[in-house]
Amino acid sequence: MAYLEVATSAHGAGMARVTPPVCASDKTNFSEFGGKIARYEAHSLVYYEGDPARRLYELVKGSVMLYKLLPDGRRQVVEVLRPGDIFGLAGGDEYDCTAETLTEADVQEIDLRQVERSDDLQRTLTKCLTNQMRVLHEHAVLLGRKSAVERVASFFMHLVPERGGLGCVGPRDEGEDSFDLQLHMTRQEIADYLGLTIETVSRVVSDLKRRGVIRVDKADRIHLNKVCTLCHMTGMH
Amino acid sequence: MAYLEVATSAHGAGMARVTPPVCASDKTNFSEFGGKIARYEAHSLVYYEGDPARRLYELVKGSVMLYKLLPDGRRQVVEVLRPGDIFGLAGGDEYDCTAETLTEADVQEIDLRQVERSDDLQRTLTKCLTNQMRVLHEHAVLLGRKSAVERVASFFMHLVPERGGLGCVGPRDEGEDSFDLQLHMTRQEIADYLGLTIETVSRVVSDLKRRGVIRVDKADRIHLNKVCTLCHMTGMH
DNA sequence: CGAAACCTTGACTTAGGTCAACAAAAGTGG
DNA sequence: CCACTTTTGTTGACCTAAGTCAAGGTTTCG
Repeated sequence: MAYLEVATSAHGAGMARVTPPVCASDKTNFSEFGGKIARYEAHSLVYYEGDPARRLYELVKGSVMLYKLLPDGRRQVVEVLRPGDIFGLAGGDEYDCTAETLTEADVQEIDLRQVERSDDLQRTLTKCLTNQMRVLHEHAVLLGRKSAVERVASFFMHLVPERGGLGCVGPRDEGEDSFDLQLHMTRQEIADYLGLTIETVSRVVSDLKRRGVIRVDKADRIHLNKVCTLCHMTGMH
Repeated sequence: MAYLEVATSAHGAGMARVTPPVCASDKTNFSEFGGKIARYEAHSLVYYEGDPARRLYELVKGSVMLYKLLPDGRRQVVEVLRPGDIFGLAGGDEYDCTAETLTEADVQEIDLRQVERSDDLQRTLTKCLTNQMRVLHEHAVLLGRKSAVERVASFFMHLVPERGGLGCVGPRDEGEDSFDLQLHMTRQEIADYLGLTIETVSRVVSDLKRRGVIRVDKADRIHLNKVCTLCHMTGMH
């Protein structure tokens, strides 16, 4: 694997800084296609909405969010990506969202022209896009139809492996029923993801704490005391 | 092109009835892959959320919506499809949404196993999925951050070619500034798409009428008197 | 024509937003 | 390591956009 200078955004805020890279997991989706890995610091911008779309990205390690802004400053975080997810496919010739790292992140980059050519890559993309689409569908339900408590509960449950939507096995009422989370998002970022305000997120979290469902070790670090109870609060069971 | 018996849903409601087919446009995405066209009546179900995913569909003519239900009956319409859009790619082995026609619709169907095999098809899929993903991103902004008026205005503007998001050229202040729409959706369907209630949709529409921005010829048929004014009400300009 | 489905409007309620004050962390520079 | 600023999070008081409930009007369809 080779390493790459990061794309300078059209807006040139210079927030995207690449630090010496680290060898990441070998079996990425792009590794066979000569993708280059760049390491981004936490809170750096990979690209801006409206930038000319030149590269396709795969998140290899860490966490990245995609968001859109309305002209008056309202923001909606449309996806929170996990390793294996791809981003940067715009459909047009501009990126439709801004991509910003939430944590330090390793990102594999590949030229869009190359994507056109490779059949294997296309196959991989279909799979990734289908999955991300399913997540977007579920998120639409959250944004359109769920209460504040249900949104926060769903958000937490999504961070519990095997639970919280998609392949969620539903609440169990025995055995191990606690879990430790690191959110890697500020209250503002969570609010913008869940379509709420910072204050509402804070209030819901405080309420869950008061009711003993969670313990807040740091704003960022949440211990779920009762995964089942929380699961029941998502509106999905 | 051959014609196909419609899949009987696992839930067997028998709403999906296939009527004698009509020859649709020749240049569909699937036509080269031996896809078979089925004609569905308005308000018939193509498949249910949870049905085993066997086929991939391309909407050739008419309109189809995809929706998800919460156990207590709340519904979110996650996509309203137009000709050229594909649906039925689940990512797992079950459909993640219910697909229901809004109008009489011609749908081209293709076995999922065949999709696996064809490189050309994969290429087509990537393109379609990318576009639909962009629409989903924009819809997330609507659901998470827009007011009721902005949602309805955005909804109407999306039905005006070249306007209302994506390649929207923004408000013009001269020339032809009116447009005729047929919604093909009930107030309930619109509400479930926009994350509102039936009453709120009705009130917003009445208000737009009162303000002279639109004329309501039939609940279903809306004449936009001032496309520019409406465009300004979407929150995007 | 009558029933059913759909739409509109009004009166009232409420979940979540807004505004404001403060508390707690996290950087920053000496 | 400690003041000091900045950023982030919490809480309370109040407000409002949109939801709920209810009644009545319209359209559609058998």
